[in-house]
Amino acid sequence: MWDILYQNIDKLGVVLNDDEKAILQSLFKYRKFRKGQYIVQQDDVVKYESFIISGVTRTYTVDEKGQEHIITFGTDGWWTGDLYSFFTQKATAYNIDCIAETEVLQITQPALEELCNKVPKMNIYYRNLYRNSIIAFSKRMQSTLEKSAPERYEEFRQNYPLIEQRVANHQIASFLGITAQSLSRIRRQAANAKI
Amino acid sequence: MWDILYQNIDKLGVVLNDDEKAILQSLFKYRKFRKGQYIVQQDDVVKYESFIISGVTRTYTVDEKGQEHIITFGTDGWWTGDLYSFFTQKATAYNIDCIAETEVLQITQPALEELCNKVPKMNIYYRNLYRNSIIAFSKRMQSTLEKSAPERYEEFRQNYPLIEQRVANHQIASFLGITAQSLSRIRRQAANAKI
DNA sequence: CGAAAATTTGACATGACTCAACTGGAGTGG
DNA sequence: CCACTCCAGTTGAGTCATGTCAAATTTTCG
Repeated sequence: MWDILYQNIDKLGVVLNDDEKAILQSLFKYRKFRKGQYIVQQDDVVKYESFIISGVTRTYTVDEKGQEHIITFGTDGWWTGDLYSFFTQKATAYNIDCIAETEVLQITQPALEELCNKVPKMNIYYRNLYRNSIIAFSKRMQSTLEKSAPERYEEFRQNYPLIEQRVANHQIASFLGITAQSLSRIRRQAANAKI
Repeated sequence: MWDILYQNIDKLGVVLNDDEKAILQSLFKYRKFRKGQYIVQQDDVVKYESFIISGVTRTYTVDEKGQEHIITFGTDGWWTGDLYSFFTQKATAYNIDCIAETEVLQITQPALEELCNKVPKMNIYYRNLYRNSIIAFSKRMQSTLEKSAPERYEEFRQNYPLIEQRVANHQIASFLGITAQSLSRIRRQAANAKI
């Protein structure tokens, strides 16, 4: 259970000894969600950041017309939550729910601060983690600005094959910022082009 | 010259004493760019992250058709650069140039690591800085997904009045992901609506 | 002043949306 | 086991927002 988190920390250049691992483990809480359950609901104050051990999540907003817009997915080895609400303790605009059964390790804001105080190199982990997230957002912004919907769909399939397999097409459409109907037509085009 | 950087560090919850300030100042390099000069050019390896003391920058890509797409602007008290290229030492896909005369404080990757080693609380500064950047990208992603072009334009004006005043309309259009012609029509509509 | 760039405008094309209907599969209860 | 419902996915027709191309106008700046 903890291995996947340690691997993630390790991959970002931070190595923990046993004492440090013990501190870390005392500050996270394991939780399992069934398919459809919410990790975060709109208008709540977000209490935890969640490291996903296994499963699939979606982070989305609901606009005035009731349309859902998926800001990001999450899966094994990723973090999910809302940093804004988590750090400011203000209400969140996001919903996060589970597309499949999902196991997470959760940490509260005070626990995170305690962790970073007691194990200062965790600051480096978070610095690197956030840096990678910025890089990913920046690339995504670039492709929304310069690519057509069919290109963005193809790119999504390349970049997130695991997620593509596990979520419904209308959710992919929502992530790409198009309607389910449009995605269906794009898929037909792509299929025809290959024959 | 250093005050604006210290204010920024302070605002993110990190207070430096004089010794620490001395270390920091020894690791940054001041540089001034004239309007039109490049801070970063496509295909280079990015050597510095730049803290903007004053001025305006744009970070953009150029697609196969020669169209420019502005990923982000920068101005007084913001950072600019490309974290991907800076940390991986691979070629960047971005161009960053100056829309007005711009003064920056630059730091190399080794200097940044040295700074974080010698002044560990700078890790907290960067963690918080990056966190805020993620929050901003996330909000921007949300509005590209759920808002119309006129709404996004209005939001841009609300959120970045200083930038709106200092950059050309076709650059704002590029940032919003629409053409200069479309923005012109949107502005006319908005002006008519107010009369 | 004069050239270059930015902005605006018009006419037309097109990609994506909306609304509505239909298909097909998964799950449910009689 | 079948009929039924529910939901995702697909398809069609019409509409709308935005893009494209081209030209006119205004602004900027050497």
